[in-house]
This record gives sequence, structure tokens and C-alpha cells, in this order.
Amino acid sequence: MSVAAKKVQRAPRAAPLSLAPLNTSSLRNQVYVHLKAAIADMDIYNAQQQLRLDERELITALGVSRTPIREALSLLEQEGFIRTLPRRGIYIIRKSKRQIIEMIQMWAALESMAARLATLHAPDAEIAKLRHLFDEFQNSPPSEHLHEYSDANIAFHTEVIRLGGSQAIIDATRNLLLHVRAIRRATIGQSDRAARSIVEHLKIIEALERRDTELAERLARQHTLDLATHVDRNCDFLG
Amino acid sequence: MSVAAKKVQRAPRAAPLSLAPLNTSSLRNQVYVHLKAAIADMDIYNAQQQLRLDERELITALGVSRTPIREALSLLEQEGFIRTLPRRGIYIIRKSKRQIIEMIQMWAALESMAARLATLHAPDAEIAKLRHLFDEFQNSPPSEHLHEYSDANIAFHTEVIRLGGSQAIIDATRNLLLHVRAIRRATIGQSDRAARSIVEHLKIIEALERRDTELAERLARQHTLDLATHVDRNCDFLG
DNA sequence: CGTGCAGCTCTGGTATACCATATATTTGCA
DNA sequence: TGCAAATATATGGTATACCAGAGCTGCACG
Repeated sequence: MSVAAKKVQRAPRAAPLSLAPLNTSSLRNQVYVHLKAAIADMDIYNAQQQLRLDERELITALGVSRTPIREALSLLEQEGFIRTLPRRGIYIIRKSKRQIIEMIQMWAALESMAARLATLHAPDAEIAKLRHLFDEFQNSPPSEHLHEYSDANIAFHTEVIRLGGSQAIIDATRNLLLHVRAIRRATIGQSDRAARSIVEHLKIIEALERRDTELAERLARQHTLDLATHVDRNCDFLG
Repeated sequence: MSVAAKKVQRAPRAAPLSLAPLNTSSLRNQVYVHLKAAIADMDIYNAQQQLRLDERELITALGVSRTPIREALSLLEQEGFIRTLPRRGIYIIRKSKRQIIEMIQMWAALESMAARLATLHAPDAEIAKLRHLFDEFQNSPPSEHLHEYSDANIAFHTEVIRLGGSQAIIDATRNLLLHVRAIRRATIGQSDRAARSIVEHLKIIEALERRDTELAERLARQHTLDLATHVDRNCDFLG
């Protein structure tokens, strides 16, 4: 165990020319990033996959001791991705429909504020870039490239938040993204939402370009609140 | 050390009639609550107080081992209250002016969303209670009881968020509150803000009562954004 | 008297041993 | 044969020992 841990820490030294992929973080953070990516990758809302984590199992799987693993798990619990029940086990949380709707509403609140701030501070050039996200869908309807469009869709929302320039909002939405992204992907194909959303996105971009603070804010909020309503009505498969 | 820890855990048993003040949580949580309260109590933005924490010192002060203390500190770091620099120490974070403004903007976004949701779902009786928070200030101007008014002020905003009914928003604002509260307290006495704020609060209450979703949302947002603007202009004493 | 280096100390990071208890399993008695 | 009590086991919580590295301190040398 101890040997494996040291090997991880000393890997950059052993390969001095490997361009050191910023492996410099603590084991705790490495475990944290690793587990979070693993949780994000598995489609939480589709599968019957292994929802239980085992500390001792992770020890052998990752080759580190319980301490960094427990610290990483502790962070994930705080962020609401897992839940540890004393003497029962550690479980990946599947959010209830109610919780998902609340997260989408929160996203709406934060993105609309970001849109407001973007109209006040974002440079024109940055706003202009938003249009290019959808260039490839100008001619062919997005319904033909749903997966690509879904990614562009998510990139758009992330970008609006970035343009707001508030690090606090960017950080706060980062974790929401993991869940909201899964939902956006799951619903993008429903009832022609893709076609409607692209129109709404363009309106938001126009409002940003015209520096129409109130309009941009309102459109951004309503666009995402519509998703909440849609989920409320159509996603009964959720807990 | 071990003796002290066991004493804490077994205290309910030793005093079976002590009404067991829900002491049931883990040491980690007890330490967490303890430290967080300590941080919240010390007026972060006023003092030159001890900004450095020492793990070994906390061990003797709290009578538990490093493990629960480290886990608690890890949570506090994640929440942005402290920062641990490897081999340097653990420091209580003093937010910069920029960060505080971002937190207030975020608060504005979340509270305005809560106000929107409140107009849709909160019962009349609950909304009516909001007025009573300011009963005692109806006759005498709030400037005469600044401290009490400041508390009522904070209670009002917290209550609006609660009426929104979104647990996600309630949770997200809980940590913001510790900082926003300190700022509201520090600024409530400046440039007649108390008198203006009570008028605006009443307008928000009216909008909630009339179920005017858009108005309540806009008023709540603007009220708090004004605070952000005020801080931006007048609080240069902040980092 | 100044400067640089060696070693010590202090600190957080990690590994691991131990503990308490909830749950599972087994066993024995009715 | 069924239920309950006792025991075993698994799991998270806690304590502690050890490690590595950054910074400080003091001594030696120029």
C-alpha cells in the first residue's frame, strides 16, 4: 500500500521529461477528482448500476489508504453526490424529481443573474462567440444531430454563466451542471424541444448583444424555468 | 485524549435524564458546528484577530483527535471559510470586496427566485407573518434601534427564502448568509439605508400578498442588488 | 560583521490500528 | 418449526504513528 502511494507521488520524478501533467495535487484531490468523474460518467438516471461504494474496496482499487479516500468521500457527500449511512454503507445519490426541479430553478436564477451581469460587463467579442456554438445547426435541423446539439446546448448555458464574470456563480453552478446536464440530455429529444430551444437561445444572444439587461435576464430565466416545467410534467420516471 | 472523547460520546448515557440535547451527531459534526459558529461569531471583517488555526492546538482545545478535526476543517475549506496551505498553516479567509459583491449578487438571484416561487406556492398566512417582523418599527424609526432592526432585516430575507419552498435554495443561501449578514449589519447604519430598506421590504411584502410574481421577483432582486452597489461604492475598507 | 548552508522544527498528508454498533447469521429453546 | 437471543461480521468513526517538505535558526566560514 505504502509503496503504491509513494509510486504515485514520485511518478513525475521517475519520468522527468513527461511534462508533469500537473499531478502535483494531494492524493485526496486525486481521489476526489477520480470519484467525481466516475460518478458523472455513469448515467445516474438511467442505470441500475452499482450504487453502493465500499471504502475498503476503493482502497485496493486506487492503491491508497482510507484517509484520503474518506476525505474525498466527505467532500462528495457535502456536495450532495453521495450519502453515507453509518454502518450501512455509502451510496450514490439519485436525486428525486423534486430535487431536480429545485436544481433547475436554482440554475435558472443563477444563469439569469449571469445574463444580467453579462449585459453590463462582457465584451462584445465574447458575446459574439455564442453564435458560433450553433453555426453547424443553422442549415440542418438539430433533431438530426441530437447528441451534438445537446452538447452545444450545454456549452451555451455554461458560456453565458462564464460571461457573467461572477466566479461565485460559476463555482456554484459547476456542481449543479452534473445533474442539470443529465436532465438536459435526457429531455432534449422530447416534444421538439431542440428546435424551440435554438430559437430561444438566439433571442437570448440578441438580448445580450443589444445589452438589454432586463430582457436577457428574463429570457434566460424563462428558458430554464420552462425546462423545470417540462421535467415536472413529463419526467415521471424520476424518483 | 481518548478518555475525553469517550466521555463526550457517552455523556447521554451518564446523564439519562438530561433531555439529551441531540448530542447524537458524530464528533466530526460537533467539531464542524463548533468551529463554524466560532468563525461566524468573530466579526471577520473588523478584527485583527487570530486568523490562523492550528490543528494540534484544536486537539487540546476540543479534546478530540486530529481525524474529526481534519474532516471538519476539510468541510469548512470546501465551503470557503478557511484555506489550508500545505506546510504553512490553516487560515480563516477574509473575503475580498469583489467576492462579497459576488455573494450579494448571488443572494439577489436566489432570493428573487425564492420570491417568485413564494408568490406561486406560499400560503397567505405565511406571507402575512412577514409584516409582523417589522411591527415594532412601525411607530419609531428603525434608526433608533439599529441592532434590532438589523436582525429583523436579516430575518425578513431569510424568511422570504424559506417561503420560496426550495430546499436547494435554502441550503445554498445558508452559507452565504454568514457573510451577507456581516455586510448587512455593517452597512445598515449608512446613509439612511434602514429607513429606505423598510419601505422596500413592505413593497416586496405587498407584491407577495398580491401574488404579483414578476413584481415580487424584480423588487427582491433590485433591493439586494442595491446593497451590492452600495458596498461597491462605500465599502472600500474591505479587501 | 555578513552570508550561506545544515539541520531542526513545525505542519499538514498519509497509513493504519483500534473501536463501537448495526446488521446478519446461527443456534438453542419453546 | 418458528422465534428470539447471542454471537459473528462488516462498516464507518476515531486515534495515533509516521512521513515529507518548507521555513527558520544558528553556526561556521569568508
